[in-house]
Amino acid sequence: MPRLIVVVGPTASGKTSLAVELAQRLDAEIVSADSQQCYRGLDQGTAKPTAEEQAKARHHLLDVADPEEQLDAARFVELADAAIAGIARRGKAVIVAGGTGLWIRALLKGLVAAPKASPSFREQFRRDAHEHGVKAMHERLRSVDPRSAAAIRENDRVRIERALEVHALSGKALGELQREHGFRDARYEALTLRLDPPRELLHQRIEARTRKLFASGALKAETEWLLQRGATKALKIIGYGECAEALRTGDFEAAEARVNARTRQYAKRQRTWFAKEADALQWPIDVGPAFERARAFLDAARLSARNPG
RNA sequence: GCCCAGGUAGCUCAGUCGGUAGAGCAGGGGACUGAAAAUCCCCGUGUCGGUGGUUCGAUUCCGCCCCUGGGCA
Repeated sequence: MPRLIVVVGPTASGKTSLAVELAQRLDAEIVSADSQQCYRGLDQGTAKPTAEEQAKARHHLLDVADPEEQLDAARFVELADAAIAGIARRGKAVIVAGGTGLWIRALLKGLVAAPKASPSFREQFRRDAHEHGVKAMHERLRSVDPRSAAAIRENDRVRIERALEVHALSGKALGELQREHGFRDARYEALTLRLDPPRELLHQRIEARTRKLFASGALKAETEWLLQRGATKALKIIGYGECAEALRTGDFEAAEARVNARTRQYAKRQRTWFAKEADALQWPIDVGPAFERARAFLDAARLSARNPG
């Protein structure tokens, strides 16, 4: 079981630069755990590591799907497992870096054994929800999976849909599967390094990044490319939807303000998620101590491998 | 200068037939098991532009003043 160095934190907290720095010092390769950077063509809009950064350290799981495809948590785990195995075979260390909390949790602790998303089920669900209301769907869930119904808010259509989907496809209650699973898999041993810049600073960095996205025209170009391909799913990603709207209305100033706000809100959700995953690294980040901890963690694995029991 | 419409939460506004006010957005906190940059939950005191008057009581009615739009000169 390879040991992983995991770098987490909110967007714009400096995950990429820390990961690249550590990769160079540890002779490591980086596995991206980001639910948007995995798509081709979404580069600057998703703050994907630049060509320069990718030249400094080999990255995996970037550009592995087209924007109109759907890469989900389970598929991510499969791809990440394969990437990690390949890196280990090459005798390199593995750094996982990303901001998608669910994906990282799934990688480290596994997912419930349940069927994958079914487009036809979801289409039917959407019709039913539109006709009867989301609350009626929650009622329906209560009758087949009371445990999930108790855990899921009556307006949370995404989770209601998923729980009903699992029941429809497998006959099993997702709530029971989750209770049995409980994230107890421990698929990898991991040292989690968590970035958490002071809020003011993080907001400044977000603002600067957004400014650059609009000023450089990069966001506009990527958005136009998406619109040409009809990849509408990607328009819900922060930035692209707002830019598409601005292309219509001409109000790029409003779009930029909205993108800033949504990015801050997203960063807050990430902070909440990661806060319980690990203690934060002291800010400002000093790569030295982070490197020492990572080195020690990886060395401990070699020792225990040499002296089993 | 005159006429109209406004000045209420950080922003856009609703409202109080007189008993000191509430939505959306922003902001803050939280949840999260194949959509997760998604989805969802909780949190609303602010000289109701200023100043006089009427009133037991004015953000609400009346007068004057200031400011912002629009119109007429």
